Amino acid sequence: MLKEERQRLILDKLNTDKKINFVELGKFLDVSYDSIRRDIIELEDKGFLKKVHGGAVANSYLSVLGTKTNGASSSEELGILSKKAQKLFENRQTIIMDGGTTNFFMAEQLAKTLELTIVTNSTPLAMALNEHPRIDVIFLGGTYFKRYQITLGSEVSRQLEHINADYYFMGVNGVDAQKGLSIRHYEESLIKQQMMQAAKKTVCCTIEEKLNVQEAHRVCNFQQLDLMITNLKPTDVALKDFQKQGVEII
Amino acid sequence: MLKEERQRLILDKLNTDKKINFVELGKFLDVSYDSIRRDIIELEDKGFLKKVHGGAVANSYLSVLGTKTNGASSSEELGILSKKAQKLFENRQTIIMDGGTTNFFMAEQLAKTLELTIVTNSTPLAMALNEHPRIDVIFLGGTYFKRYQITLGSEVSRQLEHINADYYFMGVNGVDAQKGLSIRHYEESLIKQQMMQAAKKTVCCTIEEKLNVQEAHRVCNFQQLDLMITNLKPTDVALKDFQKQGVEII
DNA sequence: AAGAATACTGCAAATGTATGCAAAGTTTTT
DNA sequence: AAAAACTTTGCATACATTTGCAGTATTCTT
Repeated sequence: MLKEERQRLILDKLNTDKKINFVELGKFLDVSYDSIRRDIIELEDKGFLKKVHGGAVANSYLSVLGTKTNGASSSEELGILSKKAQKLFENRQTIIMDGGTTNFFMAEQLAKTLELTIVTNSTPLAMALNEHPRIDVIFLGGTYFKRYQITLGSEVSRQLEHINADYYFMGVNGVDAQKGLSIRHYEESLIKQQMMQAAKKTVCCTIEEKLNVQEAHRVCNFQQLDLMITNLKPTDVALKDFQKQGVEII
Repeated sequence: MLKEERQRLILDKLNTDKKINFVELGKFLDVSYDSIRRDIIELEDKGFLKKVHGGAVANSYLSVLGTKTNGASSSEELGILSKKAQKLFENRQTIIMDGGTTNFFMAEQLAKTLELTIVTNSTPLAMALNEHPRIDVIFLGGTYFKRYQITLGSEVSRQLEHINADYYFMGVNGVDAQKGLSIRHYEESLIKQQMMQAAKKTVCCTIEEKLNVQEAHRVCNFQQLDLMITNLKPTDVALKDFQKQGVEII
């Protein structure tokens, strides 16, 4: 096995597991503990990860290569969700969409004939719209965060001040009826709050795995949403708590 | 077996396996280890792959843009050009790079250990830098032009006002000793002019096909360049007219 | 503080690399 | 068609990198 190949595998594994253990990894890749350790040191020098006692953890700048969907089941859920969302779009609308797999998937599924303006801070999303000739894209510039492949920071914020959109499609890590919509990255939560301000209505598209999940930074309360779209039927028992809040759910 | 034929087989194998081991391959193709190794060196110089200890791994450039590239010859030229350009980069520099295959290729080839800030308006370029943990990316937001996968317009312009870069690597469609550097898209030519203002030195990387080509919109005169990098030897007769202009050419 | 787990160091074996050289093969020139 | 010039190839050599191991030091856990 080539050293480079092994290091690639280490990074991949780190990407999915967020942390790795030398001994385990050595057995898994069938090389000595020392080789793994030396690889880790090398990768740390290059800045790909952080070495800790007993292993290594993902560096916040670590690239996310698996932008694609995370497995068949989740892709099916996205399909259902996306189909529901498509009904909202009408010609001449201006839509804010941020990063995340859900939004990316929805953008890809948009009808080729739709005439929209989409405002985004996500590079994969912008590129997904290359195939949609009638959709204008406004890209919000700023500091680029490789991990999420989005821009953030005051420059994004400043540009948002001049935007008046019809909808904001918010991607989140967790949706909880009591704890609200939340996300892992602090800066991102701030931008999301501003995106809400910049749109008449905020829509949250989320697959069932994210329901009742709470992450570190709250973007807003659940009631502040105008609409939630999930892959479940609106009457599904899993949505009971959410239905009580008076937010439209489809 | 012809060398060409063998190199084609090597590339094919690399395409499917993503990696190559010299010993295995030597047995497989029934040629000496050394021939394989020399082939790999040659292919690396042309930018087709990356040589590592004991073998070679796929160059991400080919896997990403693989089908889009304009033929093998052009990739070879880019490899030579890119190698020359790499000498300019030093830690802590701020570099403006706009769109185009040349810049994209160069960005991918940057050393993983380089500590740079790269300012760009090209989405593929920003994403190419995901793999460079020490490179900060500032993305210039604005109106997104799908055709070139870059942003343009007044918003980009406004953000550029606050940038002071060390180098600007300009991508162009045509370079002519008399008619200057030119490009097809009007708006883009304006942004390029501003990018020149925002950097101490402007560098133009161009393959020979673009020499003596004139496009609709002139960005600047040839003399305004600080450095031109081509795939040719500086002494090449095709560069005669350019050499007279007093611009450094490597 | 003791014991366990993990990390570091230096070393030797295995493997890989660079280079020069001569033979074989190709192309160009005469 | 022969000779000359150039390229490619395989091999031998010396040098460099990678790897696993053993011994020792350090850090973590209880």
